[in-house]
Amino acid sequence: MTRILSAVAWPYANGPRHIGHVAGFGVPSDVFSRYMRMAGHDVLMVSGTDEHGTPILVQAEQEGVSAQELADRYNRVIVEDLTRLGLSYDLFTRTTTRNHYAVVQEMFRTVHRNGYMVEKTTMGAISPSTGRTLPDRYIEGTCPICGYDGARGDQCDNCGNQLDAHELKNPRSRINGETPQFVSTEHFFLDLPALVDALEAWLRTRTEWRPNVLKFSLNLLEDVRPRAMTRDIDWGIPVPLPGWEENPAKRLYVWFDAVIGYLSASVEWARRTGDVDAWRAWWNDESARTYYFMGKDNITFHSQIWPAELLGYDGRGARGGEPGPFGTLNLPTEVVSSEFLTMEGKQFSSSRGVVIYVRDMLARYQPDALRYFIAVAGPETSDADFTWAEFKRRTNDELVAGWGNLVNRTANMVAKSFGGIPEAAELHDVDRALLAETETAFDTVGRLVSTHRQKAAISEAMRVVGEVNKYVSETEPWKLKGPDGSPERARLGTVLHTATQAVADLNTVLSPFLPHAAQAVHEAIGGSGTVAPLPRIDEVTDLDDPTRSYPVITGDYRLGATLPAWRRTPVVPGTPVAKPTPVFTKLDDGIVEAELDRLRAGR
RNA sequence: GGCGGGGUAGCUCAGGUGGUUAGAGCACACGGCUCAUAAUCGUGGUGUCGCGGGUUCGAAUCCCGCCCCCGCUACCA
Repeated sequence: MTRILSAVAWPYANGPRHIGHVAGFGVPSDVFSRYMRMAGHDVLMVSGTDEHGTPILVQAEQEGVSAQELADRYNRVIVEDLTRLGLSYDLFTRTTTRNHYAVVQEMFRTVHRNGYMVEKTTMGAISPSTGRTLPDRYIEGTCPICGYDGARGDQCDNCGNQLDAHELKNPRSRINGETPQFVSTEHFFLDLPALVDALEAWLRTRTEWRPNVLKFSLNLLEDVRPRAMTRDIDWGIPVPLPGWEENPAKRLYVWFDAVIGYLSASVEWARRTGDVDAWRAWWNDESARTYYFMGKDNITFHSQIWPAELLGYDGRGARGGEPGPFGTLNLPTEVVSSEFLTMEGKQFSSSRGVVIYVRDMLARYQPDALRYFIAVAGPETSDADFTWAEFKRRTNDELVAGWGNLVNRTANMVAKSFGGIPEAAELHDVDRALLAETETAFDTVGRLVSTHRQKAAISEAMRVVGEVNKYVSETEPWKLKGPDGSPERARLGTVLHTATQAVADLNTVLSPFLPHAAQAVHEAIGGSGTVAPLPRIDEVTDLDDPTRSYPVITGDYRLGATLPAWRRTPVVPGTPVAKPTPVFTKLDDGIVEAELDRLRAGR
């Protein structure tokens, strides 16, 4: 038994999330966590909504609501969507809790005390009307090199040169068109150069990462500079230092606090269980393993910024230092990054209407159909394309005709011939070979999931589904029509018993991928109890502010209680089996055109 | 420009550390079966493995150069 922290990227609460987001962090982390629990490990899976930063503030202003109101709205939308997808978080919280504020401020204080947070004065753009930092990306103007008028503050898209925002001619804000003001401003910078040796030493030990992630991360070390961890903004966590804390215009940078969410959510989880130090088993004990799941756009924050914050907190950089009250914190065991999902060949873009939101997808299709597509054809190690034609084909040919139909034909014959699971008489070679194959699937699929090769894992499971279909065709149970006591009748019982056991095995193997279907399949072959627990939404009160409440995702995923072990569970002869109803819904030919029309109409 | 990923059968893609006739699914054709959501099973592929060199007994797999596609390029998240 190993303690496993599944640290799942925090979705940004400025709108509903689309299927590309959940393909990157959602399904992979859930499959991994579900498998690890079944394999007997002690999993803590945490995440939440990321609610600070400029985009939320800007959007809130445009909508005429407060930043907190906007965040409240999308926090709830995201919580509902992720729950309906079946993502089995132990705690999915948010970054605007008092608990998170306290943990973030403690991290800052100790990193600062250890000398890794240095104060510097820089020139920055601010919006004259609001006094807020105007990030480079929000500034556009005329390129001083090529004269292109649509150049952004950090780079000209026309000539490709990198720019400084104050070099632009006729600079203007993309938010409201006003001319930005360039002023000197003081900020705290995370002293990455003082941590780079420790970062590199750590990264050099991370040999099991996906090669592209590791290479990218090592590459980042070649040009490290101090990075500002504060902003001129009034939406965010106050800087916990005298002279700063009271200043409403200075806040911690959203990414400084967002990654700390993994720790603060673990602490919140522990506090809610009643054992306030329970989180330490995953964070202070070096034998624990910590896995971070995200899309590739987040790699830099998880393989550099977050480890640097941890090293600074632990006092393990060039300036030394001592850990604070949280103790010495574990660095990531592995940063598991997905690539990007595209939509009909194009990058997802809410503003251009190239998008399908999780919410809309789940309104029309089964959650496991989406989970299946993401698992089998998602952006695991290279970009992958979602097309409606392929979604329909995968669903109909593989889920419905392959797995669903195997379950259905098996349960049907069992129900019709015996009304329940029959005893097996003497096994033939074909029977033994099949049972050996489905039992082996636990090892092969489990090994692939634990090494983050989920596409290969589910493909292998589906290959074995094909083997079972082949077995049923070859043994032709529908032709075995002898009366009770006859050899044919005994053989029929053996074949159907074997097929049912194979279905039960595969259902267990597939359950991390298809938790909703797993429960239905389990019941179709007469099972009772829970085999694939689903998350629930609890309305909770903020632990440190009784006036405030919010929804969290949590659940009961205890091995042996709601979850079967990752191995064969023998089917029990005599268990009643009724005529089944299909588990998966076959998709109509028309859905492809209908969805493409919706896409063209900008939904 | 820099960095990263990719270019393999009509389509979508597998092919850790080089090695028997380069694979899977889909589509297509023919045949079998009829328990099953017209589901399933079997049979059928002479592919310049982007292009040109090189290393090697041997390369889709390693090295060099080139072409094309995509993403990232950090004080946006």
